[in-house]
Amino acid sequence: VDKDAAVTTTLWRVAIDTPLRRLFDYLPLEQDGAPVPGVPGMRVRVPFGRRSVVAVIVSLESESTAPEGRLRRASAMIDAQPVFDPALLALLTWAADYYHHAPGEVIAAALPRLAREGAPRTALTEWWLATAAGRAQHAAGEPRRAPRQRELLGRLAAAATGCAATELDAASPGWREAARALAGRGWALAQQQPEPGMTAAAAPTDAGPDAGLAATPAGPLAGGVGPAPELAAQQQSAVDAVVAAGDRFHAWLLHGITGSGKTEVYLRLAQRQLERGRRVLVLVPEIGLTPQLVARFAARFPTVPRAVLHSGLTDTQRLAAWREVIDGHARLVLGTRSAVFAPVPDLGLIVVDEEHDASFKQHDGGFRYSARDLAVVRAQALGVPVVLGSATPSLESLHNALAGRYTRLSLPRRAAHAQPPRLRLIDLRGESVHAGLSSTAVGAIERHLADAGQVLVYINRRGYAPTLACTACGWVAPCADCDARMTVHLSAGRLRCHHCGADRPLPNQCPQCGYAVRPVGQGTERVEASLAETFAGVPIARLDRDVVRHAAELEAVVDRVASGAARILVGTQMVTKGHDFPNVTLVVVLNADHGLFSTDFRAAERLAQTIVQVAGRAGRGDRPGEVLIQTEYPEHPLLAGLLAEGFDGFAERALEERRSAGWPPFSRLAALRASATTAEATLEFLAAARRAAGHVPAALRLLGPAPAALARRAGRHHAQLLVESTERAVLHRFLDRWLPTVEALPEARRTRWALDVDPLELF
DNA sequence: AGCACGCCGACT
DNA sequence: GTCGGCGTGCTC
Repeated sequence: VDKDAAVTTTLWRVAIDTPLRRLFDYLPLEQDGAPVPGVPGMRVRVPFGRRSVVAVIVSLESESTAPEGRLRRASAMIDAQPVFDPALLALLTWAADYYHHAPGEVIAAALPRLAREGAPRTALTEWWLATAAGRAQHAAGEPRRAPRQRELLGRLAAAATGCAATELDAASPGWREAARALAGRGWALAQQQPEPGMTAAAAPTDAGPDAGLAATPAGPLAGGVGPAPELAAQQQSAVDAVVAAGDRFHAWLLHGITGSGKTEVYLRLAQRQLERGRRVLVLVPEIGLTPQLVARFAARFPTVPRAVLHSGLTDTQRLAAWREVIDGHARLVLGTRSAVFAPVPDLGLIVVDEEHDASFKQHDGGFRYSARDLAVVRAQALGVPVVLGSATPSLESLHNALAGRYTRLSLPRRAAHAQPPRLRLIDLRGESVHAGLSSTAVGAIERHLADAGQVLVYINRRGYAPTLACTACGWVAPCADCDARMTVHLSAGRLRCHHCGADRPLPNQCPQCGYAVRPVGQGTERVEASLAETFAGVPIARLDRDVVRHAAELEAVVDRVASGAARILVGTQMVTKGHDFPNVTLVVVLNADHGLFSTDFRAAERLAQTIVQVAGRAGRGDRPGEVLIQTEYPEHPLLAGLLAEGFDGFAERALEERRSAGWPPFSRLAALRASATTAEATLEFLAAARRAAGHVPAALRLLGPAPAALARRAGRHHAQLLVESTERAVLHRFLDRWLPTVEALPEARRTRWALDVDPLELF
């Protein structure tokens, strides 16, 4: 019996999945006239307006701020023990605060949809039982004329506790039909019960979330570990540094060039925690959760139960994976963005791989968070190390390392005898160019093919050509719903908008003047076609979202290249993410210039990261790689710096620029993003929001409102108002005061809007 | 977000 | 005569 928990605390403060930026108080559920002891982190059912909804207890309170007499009573318990431990609950409240988002939606984001709707924390099994009437009928030999029902009823009547559906599946395939008939007669019924094996762990009498399952033995992993390579000196010292710092919070920035063996460092650190009986969480970018990475952990820890969480799971699979995590069965949890909220008990280490990757930032929908940043906050709250790894760290993380908040660990050399690739710029102004390929590039491709190498051609644009233009009047095919041109997809015979998905047939003459139309510019499809012409007989593979829609197709293309069946690979960003092509000796970057003159201050950083990541695909085997970057601005300081001093040199200059311009990480940003069906409505809302700010503190600036670079998308007009401050605290105090007034604006009703704290893309 | 309540147009 | 448009208000 709980001695004093319920004595002074008479109210439950709960989070409800609604956009309202507040929590709600309820009277606790009563059972036999006594209040049920609620624990923060438990899900309960409460009446909310006219509905009944699932809520999560956030805290226990002795008095409410709610108006007198408005309190209602919770209607049911869902959990016998919390689904969030205090540390995870604290992380979620911190996130709601930091991202200025409705706490209910933040907590909802940490639960799989089915758990949000009340699915039990432990899997239930379907059991069939004979009713008393059924037993009597069975004894009387009924049902005489239905042999299948008779047989099933006999089986159910014979089993004192009934039969699991899975048992029946195995015994007699067609049993469900008979079962339905028996249920209709009232002779049998189905029940949902916890799985027998789970009951012990899920029993509400447990002392804590870990009781009954925590006995994961310390010491060498049962069943041993898979084969591990010798560590290079640089890897060993990285591992040693983390180990020496002990099992407390420390943030490490593992800056390892491509091929330097970052994953091996993760594996060693993970092994150490697993051997201590603790669990490990590994976060990877959306597209980076390749079967290869999972396979690598599986090969090293063959007997360690894993859970994998990513966006490709069905709701049922996601719930099952979440259960594996929360009941402590999974000791190694690998997942994408939202896995930062995975309820891993007794967590000993967090790894964020490719920490610079933009997919860690949720940038649409309601709750916009950075999983990488939250991983650091979570590690700090838990007092465990966090390792952020990348070949091209974000300037934010580099800055944190320079400021001493993170400790940088470098892996500057490639493993084994692989040489770093040589980078060279091709000045497009002095070249003859066919279909986007300079003659120098073509010559280099020829040379590498003749030398039995493979070639990777990177172009950040899918489709055949980005524009369809009239040869006579200058008309270009526009998208009806976006401020964008439609992309030519020649083999499909379609024009497609890459922003809204509009799709229509490819016209063969200009709708305006009737003359011939012509694709202008290059995409992967056209480059592939042109290479096929130039290098007749050489097998070519293409890698972009048009060719690869599923993981299996990706594997197929990767296999064709890895096996050498394809000699040239043409692809978009997709080629930069973690695939190993050891025989690629030449990489050609077709259009490096997009990032050089963008209005977005982060464009240069992204370009440098892409170039370095693509370049990293070259020469990973024992042959040196060559990287050619085509540009019209070979003297541009960013490109020149990148070539002369590598990514470190680039980063140093870029940070210096950010400092003098006052951009992040030397200031803090929040973007108020809005969209509506007309440009006026969008801008009016933002203008009203700006007025509502009144006089702003000296350390803070409001910039805008300004239409987005691609203002109209899918028929909606987008714009933003930027809030900038050199002081994080000033920014957040302002947002705390400002947002409620923005919310109350009449214009806010007619506009779709969201606040994006630490935005990555500025349109 | 949902889900009500509340006043003004085209239809079973 | 009603069904229904979305403006406004509220959710402990």
